[in-house]
Amino acid sequence: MSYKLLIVDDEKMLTDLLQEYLKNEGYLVYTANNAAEALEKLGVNPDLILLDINMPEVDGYQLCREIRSHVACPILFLTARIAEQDSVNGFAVGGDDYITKPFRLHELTARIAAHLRRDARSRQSSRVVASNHLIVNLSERSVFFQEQELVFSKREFDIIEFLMTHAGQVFDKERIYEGVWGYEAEGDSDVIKEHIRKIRAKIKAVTEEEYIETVWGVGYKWRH
Amino acid sequence: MSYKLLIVDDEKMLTDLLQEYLKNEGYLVYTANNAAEALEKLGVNPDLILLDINMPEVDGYQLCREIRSHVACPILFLTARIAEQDSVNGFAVGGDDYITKPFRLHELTARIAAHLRRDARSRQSSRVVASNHLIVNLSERSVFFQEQELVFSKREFDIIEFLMTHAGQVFDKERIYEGVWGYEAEGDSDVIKEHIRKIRAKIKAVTEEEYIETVWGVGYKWRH
DNA sequence: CAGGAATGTCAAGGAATTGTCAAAATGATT
DNA sequence: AATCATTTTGACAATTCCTTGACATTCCTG
Repeated sequence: MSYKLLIVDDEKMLTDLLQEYLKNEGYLVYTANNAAEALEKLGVNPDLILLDINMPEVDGYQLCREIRSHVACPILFLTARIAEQDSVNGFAVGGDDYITKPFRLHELTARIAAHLRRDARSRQSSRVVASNHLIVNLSERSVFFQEQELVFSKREFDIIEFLMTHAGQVFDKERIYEGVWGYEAEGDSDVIKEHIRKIRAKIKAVTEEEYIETVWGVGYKWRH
Repeated sequence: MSYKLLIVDDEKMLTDLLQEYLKNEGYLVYTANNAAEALEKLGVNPDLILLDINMPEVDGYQLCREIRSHVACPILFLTARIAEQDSVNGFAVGGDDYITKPFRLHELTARIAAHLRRDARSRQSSRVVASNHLIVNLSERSVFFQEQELVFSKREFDIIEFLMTHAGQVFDKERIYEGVWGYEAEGDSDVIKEHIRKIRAKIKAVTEEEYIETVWGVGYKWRH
């Protein structure tokens, strides 16, 4: 299934040209040369919209707001370079990106592709924590050291997350238990020792760097 | 009081647009379009920095390192779509997060807000005591003299914390024992002598300054 | 300025904490 | 139900640090 693009520009020559080109790139392309037509074509439910905001007789920003209220897809502005100091901000009315005319065709397609990819990659903002060379993606629950992924079990990851989001702070085992398990440890919280060992071992398999520091007689902390 | 943001990107149009938008969100926004300007604008002491690392004629990573050596605030990378793989390296030079262009504005603002929240929290939770050049972080249980960290054992640190938070006051050994151990000393509280010695030795290895003063016939106190 | 009491120094044994490992209990998947 | 991965447990080893006691030094007082 190919992506649907909607191009809105008053210059029919430009829309036709782009349509031709983008069709060859594998997109389904729809065009509109005025506001009314644009709103009408929203019916096809495009995946991305290219919008010229400097159209005569049309308030591009108003149109953008209007479009935005109907669809959630990325909107890419086409703007003339002269109109730089426009008082209204394209972003403020729901635009996602802008390209200044004149532009290279391959730049346009690169940006279109980037937006579509980004859009597909569910737009949940990924919370990422990093320390030194370890990159921890909290929403994907993944851990990378350079190119290599480290696999941790649930508890292991939870402990990493807990310590890492409070990097530098020292926690005794009871606090860690409470923070990760969600309730107080009944007997001794000796489990943590073992999990820490596993975590350290997995990290050590990849790098010599120490991330979890033992604070003797107190607890553990994540190096920052 | 509103947060101060510094946006660094070579595209003036982008910095202007973002400035406009983020101003409406209630931030104080400063912009810079090149490295020199960026370093200069650090003077305003921003709470968060948005940094494009793919600027022409500027080594973004070098700039980041440079910035990091001046300020401790969160640095959010903006990376171009093509150079996605590069973004990972950003963490190595002190970046805190990255957003690939193009991005959704609400994603950007969400991340900015998240970082500022996090920063505020961590700043709040770090209880720090300082005297002369010694900086003691009570939540990290770390002690620094200028750039150098001094490592203390649990009891040693506890004694430092006890004396330092009551700087100037004299305590006899029984009171110190009680305050640090949490219960009264059974026999003589001679242990303290030894701990004080160790503490002094570790500090002396780094500076000649005396921090713990002996009040003969009475006890000890922390100089203020 | 000598004597005694308080403090400083040092080395070493013992106490407490943490690291390690294997095996048992629990939970998940097919 | 059987298998597999994960979590927990407990015993032991390794490590760190706390404490002790003997001795040296300093300080105050007579």
